[in-house]
Amino acid sequence: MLWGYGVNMKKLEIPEEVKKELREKGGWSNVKKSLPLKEIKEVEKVMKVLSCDTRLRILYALSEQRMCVCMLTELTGCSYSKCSYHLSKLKDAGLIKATRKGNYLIYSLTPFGRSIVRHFKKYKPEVKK
Amino acid sequence: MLWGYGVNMKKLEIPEEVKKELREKGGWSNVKKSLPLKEIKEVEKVMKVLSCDTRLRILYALSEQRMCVCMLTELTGCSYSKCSYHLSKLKDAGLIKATRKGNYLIYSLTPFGRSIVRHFKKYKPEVKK
DNA sequence: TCACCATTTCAAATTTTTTTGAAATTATTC
DNA sequence: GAATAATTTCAAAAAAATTTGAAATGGTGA
Repeated sequence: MLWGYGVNMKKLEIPEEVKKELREKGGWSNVKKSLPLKEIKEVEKVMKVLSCDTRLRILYALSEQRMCVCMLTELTGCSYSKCSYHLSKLKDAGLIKATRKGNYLIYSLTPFGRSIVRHFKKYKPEVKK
Repeated sequence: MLWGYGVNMKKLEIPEEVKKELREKGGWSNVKKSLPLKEIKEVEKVMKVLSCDTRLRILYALSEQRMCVCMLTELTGCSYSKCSYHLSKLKDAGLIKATRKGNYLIYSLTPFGRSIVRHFKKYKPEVKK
């Protein structure tokens, strides 16, 4: 067996072209080891926060200008508590920050948040079916 | 009232600095209208697919080399059906594609998938708490 | 054609995320 | 220092995503 024993595996005869590529890459255990698991976890965290319509709308809006929560509730059609929930997610991920001005909390993008929106606007990924 | 009536709103007196910025941006309705809702929806779809550890591991793995499903089950520790579920999400988003080789389906990245992984590897976003 | 293998599909069970509304916080004004 | 405004927090309810295992599909070779 080429690469150890998998949970669900019987005998394997992987296509020659794939095996060849595998040899060139230094073998299965090498390929397996080179997965950057820690980096992947970090990426996952950020992607989770970005995978929500409401949060993206907030992010795009804040890329235009600073806003207090009442503006964001009006913009997104969300209740305060809902808005607040999403804001906390964005904040935890380091994408936005808030400063207090009297009774108002004014939210704005962090440099990290700004760089993300810039990417989106630049690349506009297209999804096909 | 500056900008219409929100669901939860009483009287508002937004901080002067924010109002000033708002005027410079052409007023509230202008800022509101300029949110690219369609683009945001597209971004959301892709982010949703990318916001999962298993799928990211598959994506990173495929950026190293083509793999059949049995390899991916071994790599991720997932059952076939679980793997298949995640593969279909990645495929629907246009990030990976499959070609059949006898009994085997060999998955690989699309150009779009490749460009995404390239970005991740380049920017390695950091999350702070 | 039959048995077998790699993989997908389906529906039910489980887990995770989001929504809701009421109550708590914090600052402000009188 | 009470009343009020903007916002957050909390716990329960609802919705969405994932996991599971059994059954289906489609290719292969005898």
